[in-house]
Amino acid sequence: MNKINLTTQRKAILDIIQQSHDHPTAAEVIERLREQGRQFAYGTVYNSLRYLTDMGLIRELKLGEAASRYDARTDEHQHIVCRRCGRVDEVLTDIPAAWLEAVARETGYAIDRAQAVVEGVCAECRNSGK
Amino acid sequence: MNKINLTTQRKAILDIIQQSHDHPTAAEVIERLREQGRQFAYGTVYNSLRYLTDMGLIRELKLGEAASRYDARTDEHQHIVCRRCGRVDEVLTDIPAAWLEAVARETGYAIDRAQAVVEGVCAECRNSGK
DNA sequence: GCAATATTTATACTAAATCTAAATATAAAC
DNA sequence: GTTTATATTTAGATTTAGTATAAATATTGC
Repeated sequence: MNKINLTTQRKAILDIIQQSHDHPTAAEVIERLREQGRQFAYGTVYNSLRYLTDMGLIRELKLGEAASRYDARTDEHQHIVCRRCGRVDEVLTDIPAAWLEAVARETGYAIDRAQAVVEGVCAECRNSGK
Repeated sequence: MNKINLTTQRKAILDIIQQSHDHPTAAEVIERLREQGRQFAYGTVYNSLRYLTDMGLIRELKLGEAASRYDARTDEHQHIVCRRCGRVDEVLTDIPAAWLEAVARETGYAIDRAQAVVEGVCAECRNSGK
């Protein structure tokens, strides 16, 4: 059951996200589709992004910007955003379990997961702009 | 220099946020002002929230919901959101510095700060709904 | 009090995303 | 292999959160 139904549109959108390494927004997905000569209805892109997210094929990132970004990496990991150029990179070092346990003790919550957005300046920006 | 100019409107909005312990959104601030019999222009509330944030009197929280929330606690701390009822609580246990150092090594970024949103189920929801 | 500056107000506008209903496409039943 | 049922796509309207603009009002410095 729960078979994944990858229509032409959904497959094209999934491909874009899997081939991009900069966590594109919905608007950027539409732009890249157009570069490939494809064009789907606005709503179809949003529907597909939600479908792919629900099916666990991609992840929706809410990093505090106006628009959500999408990531082909679906394993638990965090993100770091450059304050200067806005680029978003993966953070694969896990948040310490001991911290989550301390938070559970402090708050009385049963914790499912933690989403961290680290802010800083990327190596490239530091070298160029000073 | 940089004197803080607290107009009637800004003071009223600051008071609301300082008296609320549930991190209200702009819409909720407007609602609570109306309950007090006050009503400011829509844009004034947004301008004031930005002014108060810029002045460091409140903090803007972007927790992945559509709307920003505002917090009278301006010291560095994190937040935890209940998946069931949506309440937002403070997390005062600091993110381990060692993790941030590991992230800096991994990514090559100079890190300014980290914002974490922990998700779980609050004690109240666990006891009631099961 | 009067000019200069800052703030508020009402309104228009923008961006991101969702909703709706009709049109298509796909799958299931016979 | 049509017919029926279900799922998906489409175009366009709608919603939500927030910003921009320009006139009106308030505040400050002389």
